[in-house]
Amino acid sequence: MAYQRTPYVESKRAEARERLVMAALSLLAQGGWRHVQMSAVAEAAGLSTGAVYLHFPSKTQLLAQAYRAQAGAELRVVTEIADQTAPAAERLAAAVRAFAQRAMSNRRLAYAMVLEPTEAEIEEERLHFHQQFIEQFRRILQSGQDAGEFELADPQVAAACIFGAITESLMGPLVLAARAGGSDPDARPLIENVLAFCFHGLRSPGATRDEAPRVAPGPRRRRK
Amino acid sequence: MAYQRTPYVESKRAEARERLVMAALSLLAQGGWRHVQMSAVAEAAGLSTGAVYLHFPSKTQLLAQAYRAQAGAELRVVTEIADQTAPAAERLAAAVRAFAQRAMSNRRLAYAMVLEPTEAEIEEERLHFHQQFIEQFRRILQSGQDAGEFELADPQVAAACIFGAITESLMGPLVLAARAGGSDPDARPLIENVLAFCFHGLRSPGATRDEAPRVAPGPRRRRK
Amino acid sequence: MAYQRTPYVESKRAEARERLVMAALSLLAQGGWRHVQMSAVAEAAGLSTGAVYLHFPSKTQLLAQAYRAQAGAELRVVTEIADQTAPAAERLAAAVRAFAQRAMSNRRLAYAMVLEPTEAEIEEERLHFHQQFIEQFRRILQSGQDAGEFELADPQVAAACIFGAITESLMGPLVLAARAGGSDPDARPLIENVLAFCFHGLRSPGATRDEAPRVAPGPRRRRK
Amino acid sequence: MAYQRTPYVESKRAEARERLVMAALSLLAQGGWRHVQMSAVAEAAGLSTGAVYLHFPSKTQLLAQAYRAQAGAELRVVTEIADQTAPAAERLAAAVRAFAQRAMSNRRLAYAMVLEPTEAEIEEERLHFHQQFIEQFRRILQSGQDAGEFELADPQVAAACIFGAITESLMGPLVLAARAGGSDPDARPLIENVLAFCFHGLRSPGATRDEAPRVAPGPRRRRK
DNA sequence: CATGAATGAGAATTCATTCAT
DNA sequence: TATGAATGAATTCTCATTCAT
Repeated sequence: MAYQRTPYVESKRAEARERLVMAALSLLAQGGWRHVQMSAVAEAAGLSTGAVYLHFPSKTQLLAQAYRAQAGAELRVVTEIADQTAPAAERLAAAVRAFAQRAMSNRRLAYAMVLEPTEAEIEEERLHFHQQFIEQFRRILQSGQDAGEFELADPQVAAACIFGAITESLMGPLVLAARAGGSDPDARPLIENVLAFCFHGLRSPGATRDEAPRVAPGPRRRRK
Repeated sequence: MAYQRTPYVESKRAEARERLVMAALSLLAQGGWRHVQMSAVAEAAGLSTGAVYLHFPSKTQLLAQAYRAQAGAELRVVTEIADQTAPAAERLAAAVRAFAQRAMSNRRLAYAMVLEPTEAEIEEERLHFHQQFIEQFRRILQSGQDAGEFELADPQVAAACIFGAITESLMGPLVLAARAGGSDPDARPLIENVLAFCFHGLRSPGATRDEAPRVAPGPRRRRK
Repeated sequence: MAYQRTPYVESKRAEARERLVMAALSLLAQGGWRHVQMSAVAEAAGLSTGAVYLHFPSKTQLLAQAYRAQAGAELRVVTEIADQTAPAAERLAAAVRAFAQRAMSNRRLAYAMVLEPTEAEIEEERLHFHQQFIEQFRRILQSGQDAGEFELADPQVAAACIFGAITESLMGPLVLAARAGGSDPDARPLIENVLAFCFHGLRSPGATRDEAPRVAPGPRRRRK
Repeated sequence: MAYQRTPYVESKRAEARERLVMAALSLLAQGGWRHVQMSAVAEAAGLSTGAVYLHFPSKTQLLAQAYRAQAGAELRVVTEIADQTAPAAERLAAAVRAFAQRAMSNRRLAYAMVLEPTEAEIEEERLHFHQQFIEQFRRILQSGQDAGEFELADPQVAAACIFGAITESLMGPLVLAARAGGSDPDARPLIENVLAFCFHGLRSPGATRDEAPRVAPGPRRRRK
């Protein structure tokens, strides 16, 4: 407090922090939380081990920050979609697709973020992250309910179900594909299938629900 | 090493193995994977540290075996339900309730089993466990599809969605409740809500689906 | 480097040095030697970490200087008393009281100065400090001896004994009181007791030492 | 608890603990507390670093134990003397001589024990150690007081004064001699001088205390 | 077979000191 | 001169695994 920080210095500090967070995420994407060791992060960020502690008081804090940064970016995308004015069904479909596709584009990272915790503090972040995601889905569902689009006993539970359905549906194939040495399989059919499940549930054939929401991107044919 | 093992010795061996697996699970249930240390397992099983290695070549192998044992028990319950001859909707509801209630009765363990992995090898088991579960749900859905009960684009995906919906819906509240210091909240309403979502999806009010399966507990009528 | 230093610059330098020394002492008084870290000293002095090294070649040098500064101040008080012309017994009592009371008024610092060393180099200073103190006591005793007031085998040893008696007597209660959460206990009775011991030693009741110096505070009468 | 420990194993454990404590004291005697590093202790004890933690939960605990062990040995000597039935003056003289000579025979260690603390927990031990020592001196003085040998305002303070007088008188010359490269100077005259001070205080020549206790070694007459 | 003390390769964290700017 | 980010060696503690008894 005795020194003024020039904007230049500020930006250098901020940039180092940023580099450290990116390095941590990069290592996380490569080998999961176990792979994120302070010395490795420092090296990946082009710093010495000790320097990490100039920016984060502990490993836990760094990891939490990395988690927040990544989760925040994902969340922003979904939140923006939830904020739009389109019909709830369309927004939901768009949100699911966005979330799923982003997850598929960096599978290892998504996996670590969604399923693989390490410490209590990170677990805290994970829980928070899930809840915020579910909250966005809930907002969509609620507005759909209010607009008469949906009829749901509990939008909160439905939102959690949707989130769980996405992650579980994607993560299994994801890991298997990654293990297979894997060229990127096309996740889109999978995503559409998940959406179909979410919209229709376990539809019985006799049900004459004449108009299912148009959830597929682009010109979509209707189920006859 | 050329000696034959007498059945007595065999059974002693088998019993020690069993004790070690139970000890590992007990520690897992108490404090998560981090809590499962070889010396602690040995002590809990009434063996010396070194003796563990007479039964398992490594910690990883022991953990994998423990995971398999626990997952197998859970799986058996669900598989038995799937094997019954009742209508698919009823079997599905019963399977979901059984899985969910068992998970709720030992939250810490369920959490560790479903979400909290440690090493790549255990992760393998976790994946396998999920897939086997999903497979049982798929079998139910498939038989329902074959019997004309359901109309599903992809029973595999639907099964994964159901599994994900359950775990995500339960685990969040589970952890929060545990943190709150937690008297056991009643999970049943939650489970029924999840079932409702799975059966109806995002039902639109105008849909004239005349008879959805009654999924609530109590006397259940059959679809006519 | 061949430039002459202007007086102005000199004084700025001197002032910065002074501020650093005071900062070090302040931290020492707050948390002992462990608390005195270079970055903390720099911040407390309103300088950058690097700047400290423009004034002191190493931490050790800074600490030594800080020690000297503080010890010097204490020493000056005692020396002035020793220089007076009053009878030795009175001067001794006054010196002991002054030293003890100053120590009690800043216990943490006194403790660090008297008992809690860190490195060999500081230890050097501590030793020197003790010796200088003892030297002042010795001077008093010697003059008393010369004036026929005392009869001592070795004034040097007696001076060391007095110094040791004071510090040991005060430091124990001091620490205990500090730990108790401590309102300032009145140290004066303790000091007077120490003085009594120093003057009388282990007095045997039968000894007909007619006039011991009146060492208690309040109006003091002359030695006859 | 699942295993019986055979006496043999017990003694091995105990022996390793003992070796570690001795190693710590040895390092302490060589270079002070700073010199006592876990890896160095382990090596000196012929163990690996990790093994230390089989016997002591932390460095602090090991150091505390080492302190207690050494202090206890010293204390025992003094306590035994205090327990005897000789006149108090003789016991006091004997206790002072014993304590001082033992300290002189291992100066570096004595110094570390008496003056050089490191952590709060060790400081605790040091304080306790001093107090126990002072307590023994106090017991002697009290019994002397009760027997009419001494007349003291506060035996507790006098005991602390004696302890302080010894340590301060010895430690200074001790360190200086050690620094000088140090052949062992004869500490006995110093000790006798300290004793003289303790017994006579700042004796005034006119005092006709006809019989001071003969504190010098050699044939000692009893007080009549 | 059983024991449990011992191993030793890490991992996180600290802080005096340096040096590019 | 002054800055403060960066260095990196040092130190404590962990725990799966081994091996002499």
